[in-house]
Amino acid sequence: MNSTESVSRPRGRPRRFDAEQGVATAQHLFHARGYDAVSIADVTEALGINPPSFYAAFGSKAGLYARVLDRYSATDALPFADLLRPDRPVAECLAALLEMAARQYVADPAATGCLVVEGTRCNDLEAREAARSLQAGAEVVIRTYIAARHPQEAQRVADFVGTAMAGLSAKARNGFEPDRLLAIARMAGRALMQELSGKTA
Amino acid sequence: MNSTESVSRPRGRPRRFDAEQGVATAQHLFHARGYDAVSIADVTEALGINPPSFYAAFGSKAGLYARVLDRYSATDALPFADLLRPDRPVAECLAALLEMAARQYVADPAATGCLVVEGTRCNDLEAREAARSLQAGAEVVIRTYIAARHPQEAQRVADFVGTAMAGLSAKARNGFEPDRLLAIARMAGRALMQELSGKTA
DNA sequence: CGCTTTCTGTACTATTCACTACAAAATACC
DNA sequence: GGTATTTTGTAGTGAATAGTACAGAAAGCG
Repeated sequence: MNSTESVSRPRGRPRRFDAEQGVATAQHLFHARGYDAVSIADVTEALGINPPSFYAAFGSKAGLYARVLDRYSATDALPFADLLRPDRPVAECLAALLEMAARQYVADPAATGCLVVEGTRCNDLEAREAARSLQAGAEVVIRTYIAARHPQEAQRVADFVGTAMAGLSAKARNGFEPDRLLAIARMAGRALMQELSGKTA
Repeated sequence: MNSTESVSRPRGRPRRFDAEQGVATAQHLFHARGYDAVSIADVTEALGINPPSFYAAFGSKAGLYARVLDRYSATDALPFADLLRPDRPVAECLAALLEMAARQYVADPAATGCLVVEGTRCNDLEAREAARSLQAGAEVVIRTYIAARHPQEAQRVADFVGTAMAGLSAKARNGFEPDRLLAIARMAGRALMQELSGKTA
């Protein structure tokens, strides 16, 4: 693939800023303050552009948020595929997922919690639905992974994992320290071990 | 006590509405939509009054919210004192607390989740601090209750309970059905039993 | 060069936000 | 009745919101 080289520039006046970098900057803003608390003026100021340039590039606030969510799932989301391994006990992998979530949710003190989980609770319908759709996809992945070896418990255990992640994200945003959050995640992990013990290795 | 009879009416023009009932109506609004999504105009319209009457009675939006939180803890909050019994196993009582939380968080489909937990994440500093203060008080009650018989595990287990409640509130607001939420709470309750087993009855 | 296309900056729109100035109304006290 | 006191309705305040109209600038294409 061509990494930075564009084959043929478009016709008109060139854009003064890089849209991808704008999405990255916006991601930090949304993650730090939440969707509702970020205004278009905040974004245009951070990008050093004016409103018309913003709307030409992203269409709307929700449109920008959709691109932010895409970027988040591509670069910052939890690596489900790596964590949920078929060659390891299900509970062990889910526990590792929760631990990694706890670590990631406080990795950047200026942008705590999960961008997607927090996005599902914003006050804008379009942005909320976009975040919920992404969250629903992740929960399907988790439930399907569990169901392969624990079909009976899949729904309940997947719900527990999703609720634990939501709770960890909330507590991360409430200012919990990394150690404290990790201890909670480990306790939830032990609950998973107990719940799925003795059925399949 | 005098229930509805006031001994001596104040001097000036009588108020056209009942402030206590206004707080109750506002509580429903805040619980249903969240603090940020409720405007003064929403409240004045719901109470059938005009802005000056509102500000004369409640001072500000955050002032009204403080009174709503007071009313919530007095009438709708979980009955910690009844649930956390000294004559029953700690884990059993905490599990009952989580089950009751799950039930209450979806009891009214138009006002899901916990008013306090959700309030800790709003975008207004004053309202957020008020909700956090109330939440902190509840978590002290829980930790103190655990510490009486399980001092070593008190902090970690209390954090787990608080995180579970935050997660349950989040999932309630995400539209989970009562049965599903209850199953999650029961699983968290089993985790508590496991964590506190064998130390004290 | 001249034309088309795209973006940019200036300056706006209309709406909503929390909150208030002010004078009239409605009561208690004398 | 007269006066003091408090609440009321009308009609605003200034600030912030998301989003735009428009004309000019900057590029590619012929």
